[in-house]
Amino acid sequence: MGKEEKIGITVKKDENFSEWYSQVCLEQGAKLVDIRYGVQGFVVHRPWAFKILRRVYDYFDEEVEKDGHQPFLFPTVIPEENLIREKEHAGFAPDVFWVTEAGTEKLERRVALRPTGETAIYPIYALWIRSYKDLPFKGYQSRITVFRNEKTTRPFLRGREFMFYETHDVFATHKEATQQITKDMEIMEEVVRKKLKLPFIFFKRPQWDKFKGADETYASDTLMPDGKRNQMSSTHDLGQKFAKAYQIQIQDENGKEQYPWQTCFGPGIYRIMAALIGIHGDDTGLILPFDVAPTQLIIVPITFSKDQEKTKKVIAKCQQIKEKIKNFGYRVEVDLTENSPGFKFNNWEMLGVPIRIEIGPKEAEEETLTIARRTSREKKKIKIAELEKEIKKSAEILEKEMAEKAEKYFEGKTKETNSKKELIEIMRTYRGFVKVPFCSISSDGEKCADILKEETVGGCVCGIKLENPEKAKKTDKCVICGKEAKHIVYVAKSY
RNA sequence: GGGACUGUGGGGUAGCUUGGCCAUCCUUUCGGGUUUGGGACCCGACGACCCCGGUUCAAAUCCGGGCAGUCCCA
Repeated sequence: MGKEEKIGITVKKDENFSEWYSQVCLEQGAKLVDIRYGVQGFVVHRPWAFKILRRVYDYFDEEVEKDGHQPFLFPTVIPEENLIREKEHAGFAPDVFWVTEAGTEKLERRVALRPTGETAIYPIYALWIRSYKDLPFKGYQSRITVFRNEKTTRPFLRGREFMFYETHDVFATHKEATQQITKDMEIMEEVVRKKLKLPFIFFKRPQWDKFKGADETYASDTLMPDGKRNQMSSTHDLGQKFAKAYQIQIQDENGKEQYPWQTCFGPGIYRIMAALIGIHGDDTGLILPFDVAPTQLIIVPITFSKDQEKTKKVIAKCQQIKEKIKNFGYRVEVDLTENSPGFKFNNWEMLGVPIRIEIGPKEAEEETLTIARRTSREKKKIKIAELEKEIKKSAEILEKEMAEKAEKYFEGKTKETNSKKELIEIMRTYRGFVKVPFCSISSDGEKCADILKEETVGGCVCGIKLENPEKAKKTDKCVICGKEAKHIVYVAKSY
């Protein structure tokens, strides 16, 4: 029995989330990444993780294209003069990786490995977009981005190279740009909440926490089990700032030169992956939504070497059922390795495969199967005749269970108060959202945010909800300065 | 950005304080036997002291630097 404790994940998710997260990602867990590559902040994405990531990409491609975006691919490198043409990008140039040599020779012009797309894309937009007839213009790309940010790294949460997804839209009016922000939120709802079963709140960020090159930033935040906020996407209302910096101009109906309005939307594929692991997983490992799982159903044969006849029968049956399920259109595998069934059960549970089917001598005789969901692990005997129906049902129940559990978890992580003392007290022991009345999310509120951060040891004002924001009552006073509260804001510690 | 810590076969570790003997144990992998309804067992084999330098008769162990990783706090 003592040995069992050493295999797989050795800590409970609720007791030590950091350690649990590491173990799930690494060798002793689901083998999602390999951190032994040897360059700081750069990790290897292993097949199981990469298959999941690709599926998330596919979902976004589908939704984003449905919304009229065209795919393109801009280069990995950016000329220095383009990068620094916009003030804020010039500001983070120190964190950019530069290519300065080729072979033994110095380059005449150093180029940056792209941190984000704006400075690569917008100079070309200036060439492509000339007339009001070219608008709206909606493009997107997915790319790897490198950036020397944090000194510590954490798979899917912090790193120097990450998978990036960005839309870059240009409109004739600010109103259309605003509508796009709502559209981006809907894309997040469709992909992240509906397909991945991950809860989040879409916020309007305070002025001091926006992307500095933007007029406004909107972001979707979820909470990790340690209570820290995880920003899963952002949409920037760029106003006309970049159009002016990169000379994107159009002629309107009257032949007059105008600056168009821009937005960009970036779902953080990495951050979403982190949420998928952290929020759905349990002490045994990952739990994947049915649609996302690289393998949706795993068939585990249970054989007995004493009886070769029966073994043959069981294996044949497994193959036959696999073909059947494949024809239903699902991704299914049979585990024919030499391991014991118990080992296989644990292994596939670690990987988060949603549905397991067990076939042993009993099933081989009876035209039945044993089926179990990853969520409840309850075993149920079903008739083969009803297999398709049962799979569909199990998948639906599983996804419903996952969604309900995640939403309930998320709701349980929001408290509210209108006193500073209580806020400090709550933040000391608890991590999650705390709703408080707050003076202002315009720049005049920044001082209060700084004080709040200091006194709560790291609490951030995440912003106000974009949809149905809670309205501050006339009598509500800012928790920090005591002046009239214009908003109810959400406060949380952050990754 | 600040602080603490760690680096020993593929993974997880013991040994390091107080330098010295064949570097411990579990697991993985490979070969063989046996077993299989919730991480089976037996026999055998492969496999490691992060890198560079220093101290010393002698370094996994002490010192310096580098590289990499973890945790806590901004």
